[in-house]
Amino acid sequence: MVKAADRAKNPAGSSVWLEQRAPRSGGGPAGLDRDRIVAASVRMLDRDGLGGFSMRRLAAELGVTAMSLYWYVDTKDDIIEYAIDTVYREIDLDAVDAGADWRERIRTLALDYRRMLVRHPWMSPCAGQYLNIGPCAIAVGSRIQEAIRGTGLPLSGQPGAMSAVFQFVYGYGTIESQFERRAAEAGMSQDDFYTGSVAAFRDDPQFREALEPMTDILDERASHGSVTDIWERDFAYALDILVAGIEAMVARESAGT
Amino acid sequence: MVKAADRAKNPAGSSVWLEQRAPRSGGGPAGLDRDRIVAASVRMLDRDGLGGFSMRRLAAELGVTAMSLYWYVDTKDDIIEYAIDTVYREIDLDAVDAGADWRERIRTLALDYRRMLVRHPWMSPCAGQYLNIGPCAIAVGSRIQEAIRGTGLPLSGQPGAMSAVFQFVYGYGTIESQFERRAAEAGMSQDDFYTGSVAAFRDDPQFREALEPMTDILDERASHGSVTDIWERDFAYALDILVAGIEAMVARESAGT
DNA sequence: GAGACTCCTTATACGGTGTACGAGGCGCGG
DNA sequence: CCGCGCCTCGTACACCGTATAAGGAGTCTC
Repeated sequence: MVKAADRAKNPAGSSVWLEQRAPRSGGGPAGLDRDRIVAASVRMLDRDGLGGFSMRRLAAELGVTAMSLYWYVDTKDDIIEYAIDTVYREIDLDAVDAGADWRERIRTLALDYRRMLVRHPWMSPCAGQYLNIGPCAIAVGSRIQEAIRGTGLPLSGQPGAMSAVFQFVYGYGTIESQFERRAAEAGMSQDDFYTGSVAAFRDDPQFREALEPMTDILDERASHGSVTDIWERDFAYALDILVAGIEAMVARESAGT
Repeated sequence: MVKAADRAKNPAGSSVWLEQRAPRSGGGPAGLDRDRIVAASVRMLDRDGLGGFSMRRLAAELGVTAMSLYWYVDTKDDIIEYAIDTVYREIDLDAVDAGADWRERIRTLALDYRRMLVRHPWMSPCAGQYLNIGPCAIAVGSRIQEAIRGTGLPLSGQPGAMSAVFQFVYGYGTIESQFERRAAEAGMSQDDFYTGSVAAFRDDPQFREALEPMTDILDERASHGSVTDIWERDFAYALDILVAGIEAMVARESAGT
């Protein structure tokens, strides 16, 4: 095993996935196991959030002391990297492959990716800080790249298109999951939380002015059903924009500009 | 002042910007001041990152003990929320207003927003976790909303368009700033760091397979100058896609679909 | 059966964190 | 001079990640 202190010496590629070691099997009395540890971590992260996730608490949940975990894992960050890669597996790549054309494949991927981020609100803050080069993350990345390749955009445009679509999904999933988390922490439904927040803002003189020019948008949204419906609708519309934009760029390129 | 423990009781809107208190002026011997604290925090966050930012270290830099800070501020999170709003001020809204049409205004806003995220790599991880309803953040938000309104999209589509553009910018700025941070931590130029990473991946049998189908893209990128140029180019292309997409949706709506 | 060796778990300890609490010191109005 | 507000500090608590070393259980060897 590698001491955490030594890991920092290789900052360029500090990641579990580089310098990989064979997992240690769970022959011990506690029946521990890297997979069991990671699975418990995901459960705990989902339940308690990133702030409520500590080595001691995780160990307690597994009926063991904190230091036992270090037999299977070098650092807490490694566990998080494993957890990240685990949840990437939730994206159903077979369903993506079944898509008829690049439009459908991109939509399926985007929706699945977004759902994954919302299911695991700790993901987006973490994902930004690690390399995300585990096998599952890479499999998803390859599929994204293939889908973009299918658009017919020139090579020089494909990275930009990939960013436009999937950085958007990342950002959207981040906002949505944080909203859901806040509502849950307040013990409210998303609808109650939303209408409560809007009302609170409207009453606060400090925010009334800023809110006023968007009254029409707020009204339109309020008349359009539940908050979760609105999340779906806005996301779908954004994807429509992106698909239309890619189509327009493809047309522009083939027009010889 | 409000004890940190009590703050948690209002999880719905836990933010400095709700329940606001007048800033305490710096009449004390240390010449302290909320503004001075926040300015020092931004400096420290830029230099040492989020992980290197602690109350004790911040206090030391101000020539004071940690507990002194709590006279001006309730919690560490409050400082971060103030810091976030401070850097939003770097987005030049006057330059946005000078834009000729919505295309230019959106482009200016997006570029400024991205630059701000890259200048302050701690921003993106933080921004996702707070409400960002400080005065400067709200001013930027209003300007974004105005710009989107200028596209001529129907009300129902404007939130989606706003997400498509600015969640993308957020995601892109996140990735870019993390890359820059990693390169800096490794003590390399971005170019050296990039080519080194690609080479390392190509040599590692575990990644060779995943990298192989994107050889053409990597070659195209390698032939296209420095990494920073590529960041610019991809970002610009993605913005082109978004603008083209919005135009297409406007045309589609006015065609009466 | 005794010893050694490997695998796993543990106890203890270090240096850090955010921050609650209470004791001061300093300047000012009475 | 006294008290009172403002501001700073010392101390302490609970918690964190993890380095280090010791301990226990099983198995293999002689």
